[in-house]
Order: sequence, then structure tokens, then C-alpha cells
Amino acid sequence: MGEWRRTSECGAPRRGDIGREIVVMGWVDGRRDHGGVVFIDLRDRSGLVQVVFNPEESRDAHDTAGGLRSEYVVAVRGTVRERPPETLNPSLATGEVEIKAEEVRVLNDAQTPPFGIEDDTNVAESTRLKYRYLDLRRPAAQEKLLFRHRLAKSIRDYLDRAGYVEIETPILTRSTPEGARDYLVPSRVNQGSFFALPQSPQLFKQILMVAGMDRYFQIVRCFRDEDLRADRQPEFTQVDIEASFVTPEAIYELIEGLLEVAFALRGIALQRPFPRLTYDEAIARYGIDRPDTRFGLELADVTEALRTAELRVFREAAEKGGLIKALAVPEGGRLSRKDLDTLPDEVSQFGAKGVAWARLTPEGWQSPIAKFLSDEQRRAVEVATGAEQGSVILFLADKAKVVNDSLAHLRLVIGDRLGMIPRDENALLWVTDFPLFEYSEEEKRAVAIHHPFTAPRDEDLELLESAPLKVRSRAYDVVWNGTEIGGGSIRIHRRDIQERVFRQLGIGEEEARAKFGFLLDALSYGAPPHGGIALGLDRLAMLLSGSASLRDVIAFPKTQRAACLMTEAPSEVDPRQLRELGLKIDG
RNA sequence: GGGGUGGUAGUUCAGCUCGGUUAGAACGCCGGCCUGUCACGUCGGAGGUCGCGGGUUCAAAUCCCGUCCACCCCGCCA
Repeated sequence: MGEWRRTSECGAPRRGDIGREIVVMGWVDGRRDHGGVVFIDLRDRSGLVQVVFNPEESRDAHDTAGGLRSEYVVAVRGTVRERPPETLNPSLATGEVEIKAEEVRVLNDAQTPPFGIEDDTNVAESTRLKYRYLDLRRPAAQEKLLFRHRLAKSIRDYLDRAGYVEIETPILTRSTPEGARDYLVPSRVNQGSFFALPQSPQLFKQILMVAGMDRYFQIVRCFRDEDLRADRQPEFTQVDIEASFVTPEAIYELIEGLLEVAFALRGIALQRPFPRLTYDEAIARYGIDRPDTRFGLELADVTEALRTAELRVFREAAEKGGLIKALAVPEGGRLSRKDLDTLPDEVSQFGAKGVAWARLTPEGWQSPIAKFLSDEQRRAVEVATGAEQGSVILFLADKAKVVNDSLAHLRLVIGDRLGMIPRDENALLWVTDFPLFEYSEEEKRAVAIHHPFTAPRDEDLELLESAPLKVRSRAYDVVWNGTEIGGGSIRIHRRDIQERVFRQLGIGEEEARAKFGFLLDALSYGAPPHGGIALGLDRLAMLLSGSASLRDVIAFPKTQRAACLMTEAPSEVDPRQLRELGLKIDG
């Protein structure tokens, strides 16, 4: 580019710039060669501008233009001029002007790209990920990264204004029991020992509270070696927050303000305060702890009403401590017999063996199970579900988890199919009072629902040893349109309570001291009451930018097998590296 | 670990059910022509490991078995 200096971005020139001599640099988006005059669209991050090469105005530039191809990198010195009136292009921000090229320099040529650099691309994602640097040249892709930048910036500014301090915590840290599988990093200096990459900076932020930092935040990478989904990457970014001397209410207020700022970037105003729902209520009414409350279609528990029904699946579910729940779909005529027949396929993935249904017609119940229910039982179901003439009632009877998972899924499928979900609404809510523990069939013991540092509710403290599964926690999630976008809790700040919780989790005194000694020590040196929350920045960026996948808002994402198609990571390593680490590959 | 969808030209796809000429289309690419286009136009051309391996068959893109990769879901992910 010699001594040339870029004086304008491609997307900048407007009517007011007419007559200015400028230098633009960018990529050739396309070339239209008329034999005489040649047009080039030049693209950079800011947009597109048309450059005109006229052989009568500059022979050299025109000659060079003839050899340009897509994605060549060029610099153009020229004059902004008005387009002839009949050639204005209203679909281009710069469409009222063009650049008359006086001199052009090819800064780099380019191979023909494997796919066109355009927004409406229909190219396999694996191809786009392999050539991510080309994929990211697409304006739509760049817009998502730019939005993510603005989102992170406004969150940072908001928390700074609120007195929160961003503090970095270690990436090489120690593996802890509980929770997700760790990514491990072998230590060369201490052979046979491993660091773990943090699943979150949980313990460090608590210790910063003990250290008196008062209000901490960090926009921080977290790592979990678990299987991937469209909304789950092995490394992801969290807005991690912790504060001393807070109640849940203080956290709610802080986060509602933060989300207000975030949604404002999309011109969305939020209703505050957000509604609250206890965990028990969420499960009862929606079958899930992250309900989409943009629409009704709530579940009803009809276990008691149908406990004695003449139907074996119902009776057995009730006898074995399971549930019978029902869902009334208004205007059920819109669900055809064929629709109803496909419902069992929808729920088999959750272990459900079937879905019973009933149509409420003027002639009464039209249903394969009608003859097994008494008039009284049918009336009780109608009352419980709020079913009316024309409704279709769906029934599930099984173990509680199967029933709730299945109906929660059916609620979404039917709500979507019948167009009951108002797409332009934003339903934000807090789900509170999660249980502290749940029983793990796999491990045959209680495990923490949130994490082992979550405080029990004071009034449930006495149940910790006698009825641990009944203890409610001071944990909360923030849910948006059926997606969990963040969760947190008030933490345990007393050593004795932390030790009792560890004991319930099957972590003995010795293990607790070995693995969490530093935390227990810290708690015994004047730890203030504290609590916090973590928001999923990738998920927020994904949802606010209308993306279908987390991969769209991460510059260099991993595939479902946790691989990077561009760098081909993970890879084998040199045997010498393994020797230095004292590692042997088995098999 | 399990269930599902897909893999054919650089790209997006058709062909596969019912095995049988030279595996097609569009876009892109290359060359010629063209002085106001912006999805430029027009004439011509090149381009294929039918994901990979094995099997059945006179004959396989097509049928069978295995395997790899990508995506979606269940399990898993405090």
C-alpha cells in the first residue's frame, strides 16, 4: 500500500462527501465488467461502496480493474461523486454516490473462496467453520460479533457504575468434586498432578468476598467437558457476579437493571419487577424449572381425582408414588386425530409409554379412556384443567419426572403448533427456592442441585440431617421465554454449616479438608454473608441477536464433537511432550 | 452411551424406492464480446475418490454390513 493511508471506510461516503478525494481499502465484493467501464463493489466492516473505473478517465486503473477478482484486497484512491440520477441504488447505504477511481493498488490477491461472501448463505456449517475467516467476512456474521461486543461493553459499564470491580481469577486451578467433568491440564513441574480449567470461578469469587472486595464481577471463560448441544459449548462465557452483605432481593434488582440495559440494545423495554415463581410452583404448573410463561396451557395434577380410576396405568402410577397430570388444549379441534396419534412419539424420548386424550364434545367425552372414568372423575378433571366444550385434554401417568418432562415438552410443541406463543413478547421471571439437594440414582446419594456452597434457607436448616431432600435453598434462576439465562444463590458463609452440607453430600471431614480446606479456612476468618449470580453471555447474545445456535455468536466455536474444524484441535502431540509430562497414552 | 437427519462438481441440490447408455441442474469458476451496471447481459468451456472400507451381483451413486464426519435430541451438563 506504499505510503497510502486509509482516509475513509467503505460504508461511509454520502452525498455530503461529493468532491472529496479519499482512499478506501477493502475486499472486492463483486465486479461488473462492461468491456468499457468496470464497476467494483468494495467491502469492509462498515459496508459497501461502488468504485467506477472508466478507461477514458484513468487508463491504468481501468487496466488493473480488469484483473480484479472476488476477495482480492485492494486500495483505491479516487473522488466521491454523485451518481447519475437513474443509477441511484437505494438498497445501499452509500447508494447515492460512487467513487471515481484515479489509482488502484492490489494489496493481495485471493483464491476463489469455497463459498460466496453473502448474507443469505446456504452453505453447510462444517464448510463455514473450516473457513471461518471467510464465513466471518459476511456482514450478518460480523453484525453478530459487533452486537456481542456492544452487549459485553454495556454490561461492563453498568456493573462499573454499580460499584462492581472486575477481577481476573486463575484459569489453571484445581479440580473439585461435584459438578461437570473437568478439562485437565497436566503439570510438567509436578508430574502426575493436574490443573483443571474452571467450570466457573465460584470459589475464587467467594474468597474475594472474604477478602473484602465487596462487589466483584468478571466476564470470564468457563470450561465443562460434557456433551454439546445447540446451546452448549465446552468453553463459554459467563458474566460472573458476587457481592457481600446482600439478600436475593438485592441480586434481583441488580440483574433486572442489567437486563434492562442489555435488552435496550435491541429497543426492548422490560416490565419490572420480574414475576417470581417458586420451584415447586413452576414444576406443578409447567412441569419444568424454566417455564416459557408467554402463554398459558398449564398443567393440572389429577392424581387424586383419578387414583381409583378403572385404568391400570393411572392406578399404578398413583400407587407407586408417581403422578397423573393433564393439560387442556382449548379449541382442540385444531388437533387432528393424526396429531394426537403422534404425541406418544414426542414423549417417548422422556421414557413415557403413552399419552391418553379426550375430546370434550356436546355429546360428552369422546375418548378411548372415557369408559374407564366415572362421571364424577370426568367432572373433577374438567374442573382441575379448566377444560371447556371443544377442548382436548391430554393425560400422562408415570413417575413424576417422566410426567413432568413429557408434559412440559408437549406444552411447548402444542403451543408452537397452534400458534399460541406470542413471538414478540419477552417473559422474564425469577424461579426461587430450589431444593438444596436431589437424589442421584446413579451415585445413590444426595447431590447438590446448584452447587455445594449454596445456602439452605434458615427455616429449613433443622431438616438438613433429618430430611435433607426437603431442604430448600436460597438459589434462584432467571428465565427468559423458557431459557435459563442465569442462576445463582446466597452462599454459605459459616464454616459449621458448610461442613454439615459437605457431610450430606458424602464428603467426609478428611476429603473436605483435602479438597476444600482453603475455603473452610477462609470461612473461619470472618467471611461476610455473600451471594451472587452468573449469566450466560453467549446465550444472551444468541437470543438477543435472534440466532439459532451458540456457534453464531462465538467467533471460533467447536463442533458437537468438541473439535475446531479450522485449527483441527484437539490434536495428537509430540511424544517428547508426553515424556516431559510423564504421561503415557493407553491403547 | 442411545435415538434421528444428512454426506453426489468449488457450493447448493436432483438422481437412490424399481441396480443397467457418457451421473444432471443452478450458482460459482475460466475464456471471448459488451461504456452505467449493482443477482449486469451474452456466447463458449472446464470441472466428479457419488464420505471411506467391505460384501451381494454379469453390473452398485442406487441393495446389504461396517466405519468416519456434520447437525438435532435423550442421557450428561451444580
